[in-house]
Formats: sequence, structure tokens, C-alpha cells
Amino acid sequence: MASQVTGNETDQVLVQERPAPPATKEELLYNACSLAGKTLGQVAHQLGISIPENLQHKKGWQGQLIEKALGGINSTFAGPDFPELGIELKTIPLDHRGLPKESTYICAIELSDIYGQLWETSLVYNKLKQVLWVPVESEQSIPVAKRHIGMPLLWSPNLKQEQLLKTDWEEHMEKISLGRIADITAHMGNILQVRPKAASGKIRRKGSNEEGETKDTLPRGFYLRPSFTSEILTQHFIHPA
DNA sequence: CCGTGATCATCT
DNA sequence: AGATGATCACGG
Repeated sequence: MASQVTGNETDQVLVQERPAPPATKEELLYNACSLAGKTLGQVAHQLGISIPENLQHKKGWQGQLIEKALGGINSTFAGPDFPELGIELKTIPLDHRGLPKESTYICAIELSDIYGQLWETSLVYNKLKQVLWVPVESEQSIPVAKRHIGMPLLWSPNLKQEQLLKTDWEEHMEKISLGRIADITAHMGNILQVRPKAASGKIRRKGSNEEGETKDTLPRGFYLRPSFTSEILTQHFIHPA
């Protein structure tokens, strides 16, 4: 990986290595643990990345920062961030109580060639079967640079969780395969919801149902509800009430 | 344009 | 306050 020189050279030239992709999950987890307790500002500075005042126009900034810090692939690849390890990286914004502030985006929903898809080979399952959660302090009152990174959690769904995910996914996919994606709202799904995922509400994309018909629809994505990600985190991190 | 990284802005 | 629907930036 390329190294780079940070801006200030008054004391010495600070050369920071862009971490190479980790070879093992132990290495990835170790690296993620070493970020815990640091601020986003510290990590950004080490990587020579400028820090935005707010995330209004930089919505994916934290996620991309942590991804770079851990040597994840930087692309539009529709699969886990660490393909060799089969691990997906997700930063998760926490409020002052330590609870998730937002839903968690999983992936775009295919609108073609969906007939006969199985849960076991779905993109949702492939992304969620092993996730490295990296909590980030995300109260808006805290300047972006001062927000702390928390202890990471390498998680895989347990049987109950996987069953819930599968059930939701199958219900959503059945509607979609019948050409009824427009009928799906974010109210549906116990833990996995379907919400718009586009640059704007005006975007339209061709889809097709099992009869080969096409229609224009607003692109959608799968998201995990905050109540579910909260459950994931609290399984492992006990915090006082 | 599309999929990734997500959070924003508004309504209930 | 919490959730839903809408939106922003970037790389390919």
C-alpha cells in the first residue's frame, strides 16, 4: 500500500502506512481493537484525511474512514468488505446511551433475476453472516473530530436471529418477485426493512417480475432496524441502566 | 448510471 | 422521540 506524508512537518516527517488488508480475522480484530478509544480526528490525522465539520454532506465519512484504517477494500464491490475473510465491516453510530442512532444499511435490492433466489445465496445473508461492528460515538453535539471509537464486535447471527432475518427476507422477496415492490413500506419486516436507496426520489430503475414484465421503481435497499442492532450490541456489551 | 459508505429531514 | 422516506458523496 502506498504511504503518504501528513501535512505538518515541523518536527519530523510523519509517514503513515495505509494498512494492508488483514490476512486473518484475528489480525483484523486486533487492528480494530487498537482503534478503540481513539477519536475519529486522531485516526483521520494519522491517515492524512481531512475532517468535515459535520456529516450533512459527508454521510459516509466515518464508515469510509474506518474502512481505510482497517485496510478494507475501497470500491463498489457488492459483497463483504474483506472478501477473503468473509467479513463485512459496519460502523454503527451510538447516542449518549450507547444505543444505535440509525438503521444499518445492508445492500441494494436486485430488481432483476430475482426469481428463485434463496436466502442461503442472497447478498443479505452473505453480508450478514459475519459482521465486524465498530461503534462510534455520534451525538451531534460532539464535534466529528472528537467522537470516540468503541470496542469492535465480531458477530454472526445466532439461530434465532438468522431465522428472523430469513423470514423477513423471504417475505420481502416474495412481494418483489411478484412485482409488488411498490407495496413494501418501511413498516414491514420485524428486523429487516426495505427503504429507498437512491440519490433522489426521482430516480427510477427497470425491474422485472417472474413473468418478465418490467416497470420503473424507486431503487430500494435492505436495512436493519436499530432495535435489532441494539440487541446485537447489548448481547456482548453490558452497560448500566 | 449504479452500488458502496451511510445520515438527514420530516412526519407522526 | 422514534421511525420513515429522502438524500449526499464517491469510485468505477
